[in-house]
Amino acid sequence: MLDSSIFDRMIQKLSLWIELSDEDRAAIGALPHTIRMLAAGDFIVREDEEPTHCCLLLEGNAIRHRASGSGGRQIFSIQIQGDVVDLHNSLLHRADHNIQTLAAARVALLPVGAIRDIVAKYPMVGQAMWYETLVDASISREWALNVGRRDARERIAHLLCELAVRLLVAGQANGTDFYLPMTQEQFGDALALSPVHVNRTLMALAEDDLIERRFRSIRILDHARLARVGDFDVRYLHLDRALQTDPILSQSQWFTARKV
Amino acid sequence: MLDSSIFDRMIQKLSLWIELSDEDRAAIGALPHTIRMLAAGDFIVREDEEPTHCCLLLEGNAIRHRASGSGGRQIFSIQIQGDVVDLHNSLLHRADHNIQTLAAARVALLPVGAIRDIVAKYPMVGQAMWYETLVDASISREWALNVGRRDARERIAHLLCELAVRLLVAGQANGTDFYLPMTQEQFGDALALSPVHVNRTLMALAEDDLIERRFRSIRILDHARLARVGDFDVRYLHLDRALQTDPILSQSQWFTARKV
DNA sequence: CGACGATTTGAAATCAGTCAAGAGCAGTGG
DNA sequence: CCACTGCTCTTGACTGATTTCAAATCGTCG
Repeated sequence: MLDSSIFDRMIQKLSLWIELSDEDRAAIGALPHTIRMLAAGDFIVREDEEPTHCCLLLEGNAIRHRASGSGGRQIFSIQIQGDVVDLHNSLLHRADHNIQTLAAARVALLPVGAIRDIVAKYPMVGQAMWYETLVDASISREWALNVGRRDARERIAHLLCELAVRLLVAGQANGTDFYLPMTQEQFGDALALSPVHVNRTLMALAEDDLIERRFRSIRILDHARLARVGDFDVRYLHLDRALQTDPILSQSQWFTARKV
Repeated sequence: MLDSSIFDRMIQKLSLWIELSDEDRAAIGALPHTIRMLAAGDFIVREDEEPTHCCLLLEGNAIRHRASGSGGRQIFSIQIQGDVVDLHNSLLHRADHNIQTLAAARVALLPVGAIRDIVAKYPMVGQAMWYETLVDASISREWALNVGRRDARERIAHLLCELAVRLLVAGQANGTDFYLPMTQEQFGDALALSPVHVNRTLMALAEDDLIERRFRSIRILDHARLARVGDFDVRYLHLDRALQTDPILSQSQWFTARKV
């Protein structure tokens, strides 16, 4: 029964983008896979490798990142439960970035060939996966904008909003409180800020009663104001369909205001 | 005869990623389309619109960009001849960024429905298009790294390398000399630098004999050194297949050194 | 020729980075 | 049960790359 639910989150995630038929769902549920436990910091895929498997994140978090020649590191996205973590790399034959767990994680490894097969036989599944990679690209663009054109305060506020919303959508948080197993240094690598400055800015946000911090847990105190500070506009997450189909979601603080 | 060649560049571009059969090519060639001339600065797609057409850039250049709330603008990519410019937006139903011409351009507009049809009927065409969007996402990630983790000098050098290589691959330049109808302000928006600093840095690169400038034409004087300065590693462009099939390309200065 | 936008140059202001040291909090092993 | 060790987080002082503001020059086009 554990086995039957392994793909539930993946189906749920793909269903955000497109309506999947029972056959589509069954096909996903029947994907060959290997479950594996990973320790914190394990690499799921390394840059320049030819991936043989595509990885579904069942539990835990992962980051996608790449290092610059001068030693800097840029994190491109933070993956959460239910994310199909390296569709990109699998389909491109050669990984152009690293994927690494943040903490202990449980993953399902899907052979790349099986992905190609299901895409060929079940066009809607293929479309959903394509959509998934497109949304991922949209997030990358937003991060480029974040890092390029927002100051430290805006950047951090923006990232916190994104995480809160994505965790909410994934059914793992209530949109207000969440915990992230990331050091401030890793935060800095995602935002292109020094760890020291991340620290100061987080404290400033708390000082301004926008958030509350306890260890690595964050509580958002004022959703609307944090979104304003972070110049956060959910549209880039392309959740339109999710909002139509999920009544709970559409009632969250993030979407009721509708001042977008 | 003009008509028959309209899709040549698109076919050439998609063939970079995957082998297309004659049928696939014929199907692309038979896509319904409207040719349109655009003036400099015209919007091809506006953020938040629902695109009805997908745009193939026949002549001229375009930029994809989005503004932040505080007035800054981030350019996500510079599109060149032959690029299918808004697959993303067309498939996502709602545009999450703007696409705008840099100079006068000639484009072919393809109805979104026709794209969906060809993808459904010709899986290899669909794969090639998917691949195209994946490479595009890879470029977005590289730009995030560029903007986040490289200093002004590195950033500019990196962008110049990317443009030289992409124009070479598109058969529009020799990999050394090229012309770009961009102001330094637009350069700055792509690199998240102020126009003033773009200017100073370009002059410094010329001063160091890495490039030569005349108006908006650039000549690269030392490919290897510029790549080193810009921390430029072509792999993110995923040109492996192109290098195997195109002997001219593989002999260019960018690929012979092979110090990657 | 005149005018407007783009580029160039200079000087001052600033956000964020670096360096360095101390404090807090595990987990380890004696 | 309590040092000890090793991270992360926090804080302060200094530094520096880049921005901003402002003015001059250049180039192109009507």
